[in-house]
Amino acid sequence: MMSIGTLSKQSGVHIETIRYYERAGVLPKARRAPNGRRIYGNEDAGRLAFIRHARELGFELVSVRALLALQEKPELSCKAASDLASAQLSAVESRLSRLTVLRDELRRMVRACKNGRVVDCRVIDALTNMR
Amino acid sequence: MMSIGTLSKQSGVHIETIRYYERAGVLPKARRAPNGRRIYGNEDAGRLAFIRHARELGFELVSVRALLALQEKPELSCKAASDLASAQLSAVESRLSRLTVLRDELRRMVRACKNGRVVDCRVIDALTNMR
DNA sequence: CATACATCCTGTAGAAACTACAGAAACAGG
DNA sequence: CCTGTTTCTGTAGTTTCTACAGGATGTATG
Repeated sequence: MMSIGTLSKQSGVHIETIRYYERAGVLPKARRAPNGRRIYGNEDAGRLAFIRHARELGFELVSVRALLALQEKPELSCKAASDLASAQLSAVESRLSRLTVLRDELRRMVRACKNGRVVDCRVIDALTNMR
Repeated sequence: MMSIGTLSKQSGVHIETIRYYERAGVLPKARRAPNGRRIYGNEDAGRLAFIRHARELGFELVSVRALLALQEKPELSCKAASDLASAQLSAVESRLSRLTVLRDELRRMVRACKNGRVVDCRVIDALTNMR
């Protein structure tokens, strides 16, 4: 059990953002102490961390909601859950392959420089013709 | 040489977004035809595609500018370029490892379902305690 | 226990990155 | 030439935060 300030410090997410996520419906309405202040538990902290990860990985809140639905709807049929997961999976795999290409190009540049060579950057070319 | 409409169709990026990128300084000021309309070449198309990839991979326009600077500043010293690349590289690697974890969890769910088993989703747990 | 300072509340306003539309000018086909 | 499409600039809306403002409540200290 913790205050919004503690959760904010622990997670590195601004207090305002936490309240915004509640308004936006990706965090559940927080329990309130008798004095009206929000109270959070560890599940909330986990959920919040997940939202931040997903956002940093380029998913918008709509997709975050879809991913969270997988977790929170045990009444979903196996097929429905799998369809949802599959859709997110292809988005993830596409990002993975493009990130890998980008990583390789950046690595190549850093390595070449270590060896004292000046090398021109091809990040654009590297990602051309990718989905 | 093509119009903004053609570039938009070819790239799948809205005309308004292309103009916005010019205003924001991630696309250079477009050459103009005598009648005032914008004209684009293939380098512009490549650069635009790169911006879209980077944005979808979770980089903000500030970082996109940093990545593009690598490409477009051959006067940068080897060390400066390598520092820039290194900074972006760690961001990329962090995203890569988290995406991999997320992919594995989604795969696990889809596979379990194929085998007829209902399985609960652990996307949140999977990403807990990751940078 | 009073005063001080931090923390929380709601609500509104601003920033970043788009997206949509309005009104005018230019172009292109029949 | 008339009609419909494209482009122009400019402004306003949307999403996802972020930053106050003004007020209530909590906590620590002399």
